[in-house]
Amino acid sequence: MIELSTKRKTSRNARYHHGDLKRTLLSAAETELAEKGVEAFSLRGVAKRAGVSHAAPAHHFGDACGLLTELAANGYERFIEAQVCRQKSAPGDARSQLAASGLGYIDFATANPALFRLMFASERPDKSADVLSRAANLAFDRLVSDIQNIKGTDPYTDQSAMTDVMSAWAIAHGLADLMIAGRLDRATFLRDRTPAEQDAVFADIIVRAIGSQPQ
Amino acid sequence: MIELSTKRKTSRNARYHHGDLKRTLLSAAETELAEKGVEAFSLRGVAKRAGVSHAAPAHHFGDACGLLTELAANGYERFIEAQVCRQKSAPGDARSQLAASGLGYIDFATANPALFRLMFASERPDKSADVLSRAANLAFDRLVSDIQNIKGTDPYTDQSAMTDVMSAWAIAHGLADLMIAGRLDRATFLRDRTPAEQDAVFADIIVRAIGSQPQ
DNA sequence: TGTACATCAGTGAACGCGCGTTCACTGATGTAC
DNA sequence: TGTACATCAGTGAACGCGCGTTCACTGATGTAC
Repeated sequence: MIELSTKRKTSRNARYHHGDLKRTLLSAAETELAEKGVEAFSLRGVAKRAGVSHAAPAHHFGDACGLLTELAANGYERFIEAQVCRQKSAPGDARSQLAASGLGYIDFATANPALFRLMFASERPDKSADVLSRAANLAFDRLVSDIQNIKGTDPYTDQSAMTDVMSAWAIAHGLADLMIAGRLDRATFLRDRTPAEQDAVFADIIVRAIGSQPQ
Repeated sequence: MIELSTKRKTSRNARYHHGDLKRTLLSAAETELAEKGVEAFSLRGVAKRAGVSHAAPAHHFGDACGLLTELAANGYERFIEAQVCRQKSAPGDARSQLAASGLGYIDFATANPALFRLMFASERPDKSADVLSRAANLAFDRLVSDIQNIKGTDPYTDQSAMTDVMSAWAIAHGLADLMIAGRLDRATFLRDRTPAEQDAVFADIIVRAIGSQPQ
């Protein structure tokens, strides 16, 4: 009875027709993913977590691939947000901005390891889906633009600048992936440092990955 | 009948007692892994592929975790071999040797993407198992030694050198992981280049990730 | 304002599937004597 | 050389489980009149 009245108070939609089930399912799916990992992710688990019949997700997403695709696309938005967030509180020069972007990349991965792996290493989402490929391209374009601001040339026409794009991407990605694999902190004394010191090490590594030619 | 006599000819052990089933299972498991991916890997699939009862693998590995752990450990051996192979045909100076090691890292990943992911990104193998952690540490020690040859100091006592270790590892790992995710070739014109040109780009990126101080 | 009806979100029972695990077994091998 | 026996690798039937999918259904909503 208490539960019922609470439901009524907190949400007029908590009835037979949920009203906001799609968003609820996405949120439940993210928790499911974080707790079980991509390998053990299941639609039934998501439905259970959302407190809904196991057949309900099909109405909104068709199958697990559809759900995971939207989840990954949504992940890219927050992936970019994490980078923007770091950039806002960093110095305005082009190199500091690139380093900040890389730190945001690592922030996102360590905060959402399973989601990060879903976005970059899983076969389950449909990478050719518009929502997903568009979101992923947006993130890539930001990197290209960061490099252009450092080099002063367009990576799409300057091969040397595109090499810098690859280098910056690979270094941020490598640090992020090794971090969530638990490899860096154990072997490299990284865990003996404060978060600020860690950031400084990462920023140093990121910046040096870019050729040292002045703008 | 033909099959039977063939069996007799090709292997005296192809009888009730297989004789070499453990090795056969490992080989079948690798194929299974490569074709199905870590997510869909199953013991029954391996047994079927090896032409053996589905309960047989338990005799040798206990469960899927045991099999995958040995598979990963075996993977590290070949991972190191791929790096040694590149180093043998590279110039002897310390920087070229490091670059060669990185190229071997990428070679292995692109040749065995699922196995690489099993080794670096899966929760299924038992990372605390002796065979596995020892094999992984061996690979790490090789990298540490490569850096020591460049810097002239021991990374375990010189923080700046350990930063180089992290940097070199991250760049090779990032390139490798992005390659097998199919990200680099599409976006960065890498596929327009010959394999030798790709190697040159990668080697350039790897070497520049190391601080430029002379030995 | 009220009634009828189409639409659609969500239900829950049922299905078949592949999985890991168990267990009594069978057949080959090696060793003792 | 031959026999008896312990050991162990591999079998195959059986089990319970969670999964995705299907489908007839129910209950709420919105709209036409």
